[in-house]
Amino acid sequence: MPDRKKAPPAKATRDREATEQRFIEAAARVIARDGAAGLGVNAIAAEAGADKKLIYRYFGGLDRLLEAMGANTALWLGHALSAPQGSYGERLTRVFLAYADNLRSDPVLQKLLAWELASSSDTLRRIDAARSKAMYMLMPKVRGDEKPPEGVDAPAVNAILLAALHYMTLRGATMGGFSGLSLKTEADWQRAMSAFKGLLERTYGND
Amino acid sequence: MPDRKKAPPAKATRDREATEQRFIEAAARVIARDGAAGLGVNAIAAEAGADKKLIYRYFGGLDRLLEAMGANTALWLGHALSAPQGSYGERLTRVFLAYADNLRSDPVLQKLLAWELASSSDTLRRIDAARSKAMYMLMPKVRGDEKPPEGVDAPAVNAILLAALHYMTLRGATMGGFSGLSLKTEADWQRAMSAFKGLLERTYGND
DNA sequence: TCCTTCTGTCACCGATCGGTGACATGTGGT
DNA sequence: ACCACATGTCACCGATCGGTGACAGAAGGA
Repeated sequence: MPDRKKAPPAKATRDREATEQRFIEAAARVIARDGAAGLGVNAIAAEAGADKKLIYRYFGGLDRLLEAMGANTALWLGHALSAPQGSYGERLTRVFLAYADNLRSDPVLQKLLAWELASSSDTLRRIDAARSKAMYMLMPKVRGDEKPPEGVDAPAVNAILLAALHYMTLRGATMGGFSGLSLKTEADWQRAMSAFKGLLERTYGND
Repeated sequence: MPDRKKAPPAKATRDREATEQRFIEAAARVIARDGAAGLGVNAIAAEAGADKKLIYRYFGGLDRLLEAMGANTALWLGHALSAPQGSYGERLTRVFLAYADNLRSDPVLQKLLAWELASSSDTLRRIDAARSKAMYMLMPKVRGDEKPPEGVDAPAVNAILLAALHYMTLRGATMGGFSGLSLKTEADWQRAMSAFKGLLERTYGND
């Protein structure tokens, strides 16, 4: 909100790479603030303090700009598994909780997830594919050489818990709760996380 | 060219109640088709085949129209518990699966849920409050006189599973899957539902 | 120096948005 | 008959949308 003046007609950085980066960061800020609604070349250009024409000239359109933005956001975690010790259930619980914290403090990712549930453009598909791939690369590390208990469809169960985490995070951010469960304070989230841990323990062993 | 047109402007039902109902049904159709995006007085009026002016005159605006529409959609299930027999886990599993089927075949409700995750208007809050209330009224019936196992935060666990169901339903409708789990065919959903059942059984007893 | 290319700026277009005033027409009361 | 009112129709407004053409200035090679 502070910066960007332009009284004289000629007075810009004249640096394409820097300008492109400004657009990318501006797009992320707009999404974080307003979500998918109200997302357009006019808003992004105003946020970047540059002219929308450059979006078309440099990126070829809004979609390609968003793709470039999504590519930058392709390394969410990676930290969560710094010490991959403990049993399968312990490792998975740890990475799950770390991911939950990360997601809850990342409004851009939240808006992106919400957008994926409302629309289905090719751009969104590509962004989601990149994220899924990163997730897939992570799984062997958490799995290690251990096998999940028999009779348990681990991919399905993990998808369920991840889906619940996504949904509750988004509901907490917008409605402040879900299904009678409040999701505002830190205590609320600790209660929810405790329930998640219980489900994980009951599924993968209570170690 | 003085004076032109104004010949036959007369041909309507001239029935306020019927027209209001046309608007409500048109709003539901627009939401089912296009979701929250592109939802406006122009689209609804065109879908209803009536003039948008009447939306303001009869409802007082778009928000009130959507509220009226949401009020009509306040009786999702109720059938699911026709035979409330079996243990707590069995009853809950039954109503859960019935709700899943219902949700998966109701595009309006899906778009409404997705909308709630992206925005947070007062109108959405009211609609959600009505739905939550209906859910609350249902719980005593499924709970009966039985108590959930100790050490289990039943409201939290149920919220988690419901959240997962919502999220996976929406992802199945838009992206066709989530977290590597395909959610397109009936077999895909049976696999997911089997995992849900497993979680319910491990939580509430495998009866 | 001149000329070309790239970066940035601005004005403008057509389409569409939400919202409203003016008006024609049907209906019912007296 | 007349009149008051409710219903429906249409044209129009200002704002905003995505998108583009025309132009000014800076950089760099010859």
